[in-house]
This record gives sequence, structure tokens and C-alpha cells, in this order.
Amino acid sequence: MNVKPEIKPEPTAMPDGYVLEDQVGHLIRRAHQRHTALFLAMIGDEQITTTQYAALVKLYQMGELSQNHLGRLTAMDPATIQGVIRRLTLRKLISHRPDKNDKRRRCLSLTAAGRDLVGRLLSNGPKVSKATLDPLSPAEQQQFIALLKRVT
Amino acid sequence: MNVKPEIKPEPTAMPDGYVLEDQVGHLIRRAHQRHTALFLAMIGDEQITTTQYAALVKLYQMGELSQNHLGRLTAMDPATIQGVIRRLTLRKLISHRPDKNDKRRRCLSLTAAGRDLVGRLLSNGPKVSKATLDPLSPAEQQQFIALLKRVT
DNA sequence: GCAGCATCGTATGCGTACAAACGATATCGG
DNA sequence: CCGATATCGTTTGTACGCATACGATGCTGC
Repeated sequence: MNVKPEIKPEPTAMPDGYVLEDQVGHLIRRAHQRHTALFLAMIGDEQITTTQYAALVKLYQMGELSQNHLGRLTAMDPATIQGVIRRLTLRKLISHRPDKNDKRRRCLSLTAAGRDLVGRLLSNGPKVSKATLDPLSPAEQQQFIALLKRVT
Repeated sequence: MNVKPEIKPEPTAMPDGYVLEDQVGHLIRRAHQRHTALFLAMIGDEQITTTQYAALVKLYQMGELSQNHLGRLTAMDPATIQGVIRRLTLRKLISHRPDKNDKRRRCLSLTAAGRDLVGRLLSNGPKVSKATLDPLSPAEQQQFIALLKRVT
């Protein structure tokens, strides 16, 4: 251990009991960091990220979707889903064709490789959720999920 | 309203009851998005982000900190805190001097403008937390915070 | 001392996340 | 039919978030 003593403090008193670490936003951010790390370690593919996984699973479930529609289903705005789809298309996991009835739309679907990949990863999804919730008892896990849905 | 009917589904049955929207990671991500939007709308400065605010408040509280130490206190890795500090320094909210005892360290502190800004924004922090937790009852808010701390 | 390891801050690259502006297309109202 | 408006996907710019690698500096143990 090489930890040096940190610099002498010169604190300013905070109004009331404002503690940054107790603010809900900070806690949500850290929970998000922890979940992402668990996901990347456990999902079973070196490249797939949380958002990419969400897009793939939705396409697996729904078959064919326009790009922005998929974005709405996975909580990504058009600029964000565009990049996600571009990277998945580069990996040949997603293909697209023009929509017959609407020339603006890109009609997205999984390739055979994409379906195979989702099939392999799908069983790991619940494991990631389980690991994320592991510090809580089963009853607390239910509570936590229910509360999360309400603040979303 | 211009909503076109979406494309015909061609769903694949999911094993068990795997619903993406119920997974804890997806919910945390969406809660994070919502909190960030509330923060940017309510914090009272057009430029300041959640992480920048955290860094400023910590420096306000602690007086002087090395860059990596500040990163640990605000849950940012060295690469991330570096960019945050660079932007705050560009805005003249933070200044730095070399550490007397350790030539590797940058000794960070708020400028007068930085202290002024934190002083003005500090009362808005609790408002953002309040707005984020608004869908919950006071008892549920306590529960939610307590559960969040455990999964972090 | 001094060699090996740890920590400091930096830099690059990739991947979200979102605002803003854009051209193309679609729809609605009159 | 046509103009106003909305949606589709793209592009640009800014800001996290982290892996990785790097040179400089600090520390520890022999």
C-alpha cells in the first residue's frame, strides 16, 4: 500500500446536512456504474454493451422495427440509437431494408448471427440482474424494482 | 398527431418471463436519464453538469484536494475527472497549484468565482433530489435511498 | 541505495447521451 | 391540392465513462 496522506482540509460548512453522497442522483449514478461493470463482466460477449443488448433483445422479441421506434422502446433518442445500430450493423448482427410504405424509415431486423448471439446471451441477462440486486433480500429486491419503476 | 402505425410484429417467444423493461439495469439507466434531465433544468446554471457539480461541491466542502483524490470522492476514474477538471478550469471556476510534497499531484481548489457559483447553486441541489423523488411518498423516499446505498 | 512496485496525471480510443440543425418524406387542415 | 406541421434518420458538437498505455514521481524492502 502506497497511499499518501491527503492534503490538509480547509472545509466550508455546508448548509443544513447536505451530503453529496446521500443525494439520490449521485446514488443512481453509482448504481448505474456498478450495473454496467457487472453487465460487461457477465453478459458473455466482449463487445456487447447494455444498450446494444437492449436493442438486440427488442428486435429478437419484436421481429422488425423502424430505427426510431426501436429507440423509443429502449429509451434511446434518435441520435443515440443511430450510433448503436451502426455499430451492430458493422458487426453484421443487424440488417436493414427500406420500408415499403414509408421511404423515411429503415426497417431493422436481426441477422442469423444476431439471432444466434441473442440466443446465447439471453440466459445471462437474468444473471446480471441477479448480481446487481445481490446485496438485497428477495423482498427488498421486489421493493427496489417497484420503486425504480415509479421514479422513471 | 402524426403517428404512423408501426410495422407488423413477428415476435419470438421469450424464455420464462424475461421482460427487458423490468430488468434492474434498464430501470436504473432510465432513472439516471430522468435525474440528469431534472438536474440540468433545475440546477440554475446552463453549463454545469451533475459530475461538475459534484466536483465543485466537494472542493467547496474540503478546500483543497488532489485531482485523483477528488475523483475517488466523486466516483470518477482518473481519465474522467481529468476532463471534468479541465472544463471547470477553462471556466475559471477551479485553479491548481503544484503540491509541495509530491510533484505528481495537482492541488485543486475553487476560485472566488467558483465559490460564488457553488454558493448560488447549493440551494438548488436539494430541489433536484426532491423533484427526482417526487413520485414517491416520504417513507418510500427513505426506503429508496436506503436500498440504493446498498446496491452501490 | 536501489530495484520493483504503486500512484499521479495525461492521452487515445470507443461507446453512450443529448441538443440543435438539417433534408427528406408523410400527413393534416383547409 | 397545398401549405403548415410532424416524423424519420443523419450530422455535428459537447460531455461523461472506462480501458489501456504512458512517463514521471514516490515509496518499500532488501
